[in-house]
Parts: sequence; C-alpha cells; structure tokens
Amino acid sequence: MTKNSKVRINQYNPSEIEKKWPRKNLTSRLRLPASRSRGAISRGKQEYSPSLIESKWQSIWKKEKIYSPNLDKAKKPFYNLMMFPYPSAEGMHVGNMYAFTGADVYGRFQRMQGKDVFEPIGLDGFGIHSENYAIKTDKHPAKQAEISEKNFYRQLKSIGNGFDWSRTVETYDTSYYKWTQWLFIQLFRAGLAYRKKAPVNFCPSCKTVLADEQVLDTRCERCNSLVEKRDLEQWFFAITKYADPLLANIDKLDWSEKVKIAQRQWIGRSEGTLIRFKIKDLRIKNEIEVFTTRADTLYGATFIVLAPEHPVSAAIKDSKIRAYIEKAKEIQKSLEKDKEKTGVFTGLYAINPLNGEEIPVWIADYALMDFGTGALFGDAHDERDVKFAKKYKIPLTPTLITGDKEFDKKILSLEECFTGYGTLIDSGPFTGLDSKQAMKRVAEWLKKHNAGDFEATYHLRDWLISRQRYWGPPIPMVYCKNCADQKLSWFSMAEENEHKVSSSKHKVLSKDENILDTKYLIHNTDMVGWWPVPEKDLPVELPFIKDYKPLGIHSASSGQAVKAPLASHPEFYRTKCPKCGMNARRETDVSDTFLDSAWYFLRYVSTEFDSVPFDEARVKKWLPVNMYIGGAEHSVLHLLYSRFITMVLKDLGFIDFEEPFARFRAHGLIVKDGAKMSKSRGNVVVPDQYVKKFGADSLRTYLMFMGPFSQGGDFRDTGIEGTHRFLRRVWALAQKSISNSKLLISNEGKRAVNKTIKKVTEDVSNLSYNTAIAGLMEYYNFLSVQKEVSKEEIEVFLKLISPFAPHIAEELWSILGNKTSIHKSQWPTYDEKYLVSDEVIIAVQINGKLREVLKIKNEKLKMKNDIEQLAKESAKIKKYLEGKQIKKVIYVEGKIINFVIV
RNA sequence: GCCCAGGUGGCGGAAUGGUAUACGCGGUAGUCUCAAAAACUACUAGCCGCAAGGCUGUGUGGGUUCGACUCCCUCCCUGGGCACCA
Repeated sequence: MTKNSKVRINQYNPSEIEKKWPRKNLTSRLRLPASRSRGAISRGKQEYSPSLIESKWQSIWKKEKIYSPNLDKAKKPFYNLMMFPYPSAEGMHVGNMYAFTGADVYGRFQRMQGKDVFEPIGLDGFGIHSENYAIKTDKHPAKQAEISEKNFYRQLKSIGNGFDWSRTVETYDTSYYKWTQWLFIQLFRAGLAYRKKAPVNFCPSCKTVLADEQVLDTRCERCNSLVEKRDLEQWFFAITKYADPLLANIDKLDWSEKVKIAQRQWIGRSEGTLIRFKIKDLRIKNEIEVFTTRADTLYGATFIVLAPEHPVSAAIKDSKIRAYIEKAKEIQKSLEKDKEKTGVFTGLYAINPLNGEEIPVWIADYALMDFGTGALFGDAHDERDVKFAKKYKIPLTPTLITGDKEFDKKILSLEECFTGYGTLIDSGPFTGLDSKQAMKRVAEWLKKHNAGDFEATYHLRDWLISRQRYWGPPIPMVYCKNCADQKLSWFSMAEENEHKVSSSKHKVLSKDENILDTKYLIHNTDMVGWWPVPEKDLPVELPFIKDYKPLGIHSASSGQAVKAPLASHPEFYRTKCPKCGMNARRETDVSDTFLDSAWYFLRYVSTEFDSVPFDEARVKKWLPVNMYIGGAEHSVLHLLYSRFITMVLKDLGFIDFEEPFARFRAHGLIVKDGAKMSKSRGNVVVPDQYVKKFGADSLRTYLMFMGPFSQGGDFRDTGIEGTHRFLRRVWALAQKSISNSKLLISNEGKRAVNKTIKKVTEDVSNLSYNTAIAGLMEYYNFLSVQKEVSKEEIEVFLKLISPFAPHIAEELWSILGNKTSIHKSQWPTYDEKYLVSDEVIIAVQINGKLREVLKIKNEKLKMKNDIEQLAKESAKIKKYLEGKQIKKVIYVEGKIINFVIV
C-alpha cells in the first residue's frame, strides 16, 4: 500500500466529507431504485463517513422493510422487546440509547439465527411524568406530547435500531387508551377494581395520590417530595388476590435473579399463625385477631396492642382514649419511624387461648393497621414489645432460653431481650420444645381448639389506580345517585349482567365464584351506584381543557377529597346513567400510568385492529415476549403490574398464558464521572452530538464495550474515540481485502476465525457484549498483521460485528458485492476441529509458582512423562530442581505441569 | 437491622480452581512531517537490577488446595432493594 493511500484511508474529517457529498446529493441518490442504490455510496472512494452511510442505510432498510416481519406468516417468531420510554424529558439520553442498543444487538443476533424478529417501539407518553414536564415547559400536555414524540422518534431512528416503525404504540392515542379503559372495566367486572376509603399516600407537590410502589422511602418517586398519609376514597386493583400465584410463578421465570428477589421481597409473604383472643368484656362481642410469626412465644404473651385504626379501637367511647387515638393517627401520618412509642390502656382484657390468662389490651402507635390484622401480642422476646412494656410497667415473662447459662440469666432478668430461636420454658405443655417445633404445635393446638390457625400475610398492598390528574385515560366509570339510593350496583345485578355478556367469548364469573371479597369493601360494600361505561361507548375521551393543572386537596362537608382537573368540567362529567338513564356523574380521576404500560406488549402485535384490544391469533403466535430488556428500577412496578394484568386476562379467558415475559434481563446504569446522570448534576449526556461526530455505529459499539451490559458503565468521551478508531481500522482493512476473493484462509487463520465465531456467538447469547467486542478487536489485531486478508475472512468479521455496528457492516458488505442485507444473512458457525492448535503452551510451575513456559507439539500433549521430561530439561527448571526431592508432579493436560518439591 | 450485587494497573474492565491484568482508554518513546494533528511501531502493575532475573501483588485477616481473583469463614468499604412487618 502506498503512503498516500494509507493517509487517505485513515483520514476522517466529517466537514470535508460533508462538503464533498452534500445532503442534496445524498437524497438524489436515495431516489434511485433500490437495486441501484444498494452498493457503496462512496464507490471508488475509501473514506469512512458515518453520517453518509448511516442515513443511507436507514432509508434503504425502511424501504425494504427488513425489520418489519409479516406477523401472520412468520415461521419462527421472536418477540424482542425493550421497555418503551417515557418521552417526558428533553429527549433521549445515552442511558436510554444504551438500553435500546443492548436489546437491538440481541434482536439482530436472533434475526441472523433465522428468526423472524419483531422489535417494536412506542412511547409511554401518558401520565404524571409527561404532564409534569409539560407544566415545566408551560405547554399543554397534548402539545408537548406532539413535540416529544417527534423528537424521540427522530433520536430513536438515528441510532439505527431494527425497530418495526410500522407498528408504533403511543399510550395517549385514543385508539390505545380506549382499550386501557376496556381493561379497567374487565377488572371491575371481575371484582378486582373497587373503591374504598383508606389511608393512602398523597404527594402534596404532584397533588395526587400514589401507589405504594411509587413511594420511595416516604418520598414521591417522581418529584421527591415527602408524601403524606391521607384518608381518601380511591380506586384500587385487588392485586393482593394474586399474591400467591404471582409469588409462585417467580420460580419458573427466566429473569435476572435480582429482579426476582426484589419481587419476592415486595410481595413479602410471611408465614405464621392467626390467633383469636376473646375479649373479656361481654359488651363487646368482638374477638381480636392477632397475626404472629412467632407463635412459640404466645404462652408468654402479657399484653395485646391494637393499631389506632383498629375496629376495636374505633368502638371505644372513652374520650381520653379517643383523644389518644386521634393523636396517634397523626403521628403515624407523619411517617416518622424513630419516635418514641406511646400507648394507652383501653380498660379491656383479652384471654390468651393457650393458658386462659387475662391480659390487658392497649392501643399504641407502633401497631400498624396495614400489616397483619392491625393487632399484635406483646411478650419478652421482641425488642419493641419489651421497650413498650418497660415504659408502661407491663409485666413480662420470658419463655425462651438459649442454653448459654450466663446469657440465659440475663434473659430471665430482662437485662437482655432474646429474639432468636431457643428452647421454651414456663410454657405449660410446650415447655422443652424448641422454637420451630413449638410454632407448629401451638398453631395445631389453636386450630384444634378453634382459636386460630396457620396463616400467611403479605407486604403487597392493593394497587391504588386512580390519579387526580389530567394527562391519563379517564376511568370509565359512572356514578348514579338514583341507583345508589335504590342500593343498585353492578354486582347486585350480576345475574342480569352475566346474561348480557354471555355471548362474548370470555368467561364471566358467577356471583358465587366472584373473586370479589368483602374484606376489600369494608366501607362501600356493594359499590352501589357505580356502573362501567358500556363498552360500545368507549373511549371516554380525554377532553382538551386549558385548566389541566392539578388542584390538590379540598375540604367539603363530606370530608377531605382530592379534586381532579376534570372535576371542574361539567361538560365532561355530566352524563346519563347507563342503567337507569337518569342524570349521573362520570368518574373524573384518570388511571395510573402503570396501567397503560401493563398491557402494551399485547397491543404491538395488533395495531391495525380497531375492534379488539389485541388479536387472538397474533397473540397466540407472538406471545409471551421471548426476550424483554429493561431497567431494574421497574423490578416491582411495571414488571409486577404487567404480570398481574396478564394473569387476570388469562383467568378471564382472553389469553392462554400467565406470564408476559418469558425471559427478562435487566441492563445496568450508565453513569458519568462516577455519578448518576441527572439534570441537577448537569452531567446528562445527550447522544445526538456523538452520533453526529462519530456516527451511531461508534456510539453503539462504545456503549456495548464499556462494561458488562447488566452492570452499566462510566461514559467517557475518550472511550468512544477508541471504538471509532477501531471501526475506521475495520473500514481500512475491508478495503484491503476487496480484491482478495480467491485467497484461501491459512490454518492459523482458520483457528482464529473459528475461535472468534465461538466467542462472539457465546458472548452475545449471554449478553456479554463487552467481551464479544474485545474478541472482535483481538481478531482484527490478528487479521491486520496478516500480509493479506481474504474476502471470506472479512465477511465473517462483518457478520459478527453487524449487531453492534449495523451500518458500517452493511456498507462494507455491500461494497464486497453482496446484494442482500447482511442483517438477513446467516450467522457464521464454527467447527470445533479447527480450534485445536498444533502447538500448545505449557506453564511449568515449582510449588505453584510459574517458572517456565514450554511450547510443545500438540501430539505430545497426552503423554505426561514426555512433558515432565521436557520440563526437567529446561535450564531454568533444572536450577530449581537441583538437589531437591520431587514429592509430586501434577499435570493438567494442555495447561500446566507443577513440581511439588520439599 | 434484613436481603442482593460488587471491591483487580493511572482509568473502564478480562479471567470453567491452573501463565492475574485479555480488550480498550490514558501515558512514554519512536516513525512520518517544516511543524502539528491523524496514522503507524514499541513499551506501559509495583519494587530491586545495566541485564539475565528476582521479590511483592486481585479490599482485610484467616482457612481448604500441589495451585485461590475464583471455594469456605471474619471483618471493612461501595452501590442497590426492603424496613415501625408483630
């Protein structure tokens, strides 16, 4: 190669190239018929110009629809999905691009394995995050959505992913949220959507209630404000009904382990015993139910503690106690956890069913209504109980010892509070048992005497679904006062309703098998007066209103309520009752964003269908999703809600699978200078400038090379320069090989190429993209020192790199004379027989320390004696062995020989 | 407090119990150039040594093993999840 051509190949100057190949020129070229436009844009030229080839190939791919599989005819469907983005912020940052690229690499790999890969994209554009952003930019959310959509789709296109752009889904589109509303109605009918008044999380800044999952350490996940506990009537989804199947299925999922652990923890099943304590005072008939995980300490229970909201607490009339209850509720609302616990004696006594002892019933602020039964028994083996008992001079009886005499002395004198498992003492017939046996025996005893049973309780709460905001799907329910006065409800009309919908193909639960449980409907037993909007009237369109901003809490005579923006619009909420035809009122709350995203994967395969939410045949063919990639921050939000909705749809007979995502992998987080990217830190990296300067291929390759995909990495400008240099070298190398079509691959070359295919194939399968790229770099280094590189070698190389750098691979592939896309080509395979080298390197160790490296012909490998002899002949080794006695020789074939000497 | 993940050169990171630091970044020197940039070549864990070579090294301290970044135990630190959970 001449000096001049060398310079020309390596020089990369975008502005120069732009001058040479102005945009106008490019577009005119693109109007050429596909057959002619395929081929090098820089025919005869040798510069690598990302901006030219990337936009060129993106157009051709779109025109040739290589990423739009025929959803009905595909033979090997592979649904490759990444979590769709919130288009709320200023645009996509490299973190988003990282996730999408990682998923896309996998999709491209599968496509080259012969799969019909469906990789859709859309926008999760309804909801608080988008609305908050709109408020910030002082634009109407609908207007802002338009702007964001355009910007996001432009950015997403620029990174060259294999998205099927013919099937986008935007959650704020009427044709989509019509079916989100439909979904709500299905849940309502199944008794899984209900209203109740409950202490809920209220964000004073977002001016709406939030689900438990959206509260992080007492703060709003969106705006970080401290949330407040408020008693409000809200819509809930009874996800707790599915706690057990949601938990059980986790074991069967091929998901990132840490996400599975997080879900198990969030569902938080704890097994224990439910104990019924009779109350001595006959005027109150109630029993008190107590849940415990430590039934072994029941014999030593010396008091009962009720939560301030407990029904028995509520029944107490004494004014002093009432005053305490109100105060305690306030304290609990403040969510302060470290405050000293307070309590008050109710004057009531309960009877310990195990030993018949009368024990006092207290109310205290450390008992929580939303865990277990809202009541607990106090004993000497719980630190909070002991602290409380000491403060109020309640006696304590230790019933567990450890066998360590010194320590037991302290336990018995109440100097130490022992909370572990031990041996029971002073426990009547249970004395002498160990804790685990005792828990079982006690529960059995209680069951036999009708005073309790084994029971599980959960951390999971029902999903609070209503939001007092504007930018979401209006909840498709109508409240009719006339019907309410007559105590009419959808459920009281269940028979009639069942008849009405029996012609539709899904199963409707009869009244008896209704999942609805009165436990959830304490305050509003039959949901009287509430009717779903008839399906034919969907969608309930979100009207365009100017005063869309949240209003927050207002007090009415009936108590506190949060007013939704739509509640100021009679033209929206005034309607006729679908049941009796009288004047009625629409629900003015909208549903949670997470409902929008809990079923979108079903819609992608059905975008052209208007009369159904999702097409049965398509869903059958494409779902569950084969590979789902997204952020670990959705471990217990989106991923749990999607699983729940999918299970419900299965139970209602709409689909025939329970789990939406067969395989899920969480990607890592991209940080900048060691810190999480955030606007406040000012270290958000926007991909556009890098795409412009280095090209999407360089950025993609860099992002995937930075570190393990599951762990994320630290973004640095100098790093991307490295991968850009690499691609330029690849470009130059390919030019070198164009004319070498007849060259045969050497033996050494065969070994290298087979080794590389093996490594890249395995690594990409495992999403170990960083090491796959390292393998490709090594292979490049090997090829670049060869005198000549064959066309075959470079073609394999291009195929292997094509998932990471799809444009340059396609361009060079085309320059090499290929007429069809590299992305539709067959992934290379390797042959084990070429992996064996005829020369092997053996490390020689003395007592485990490396002393010499031997090169040995392969055929000698199997013979330990030969190797040992060879090693002993080495001058270096001789020196070490001289005068020493060899105790042992360890030989690992093809790797190591170790002399153990005295 | 409980549950995960992790701690390796100047930096990002590689290593089925078998040659620790692959690959890349950065750095140093050189080639090319009037010069610079780019590109290319060589070196680049630390210490001692002109060299040959040797010693020390994967957060800490111990253990198992012929051999440990890898397995077991102790402790320390970082990141994440959960937490007034009875």
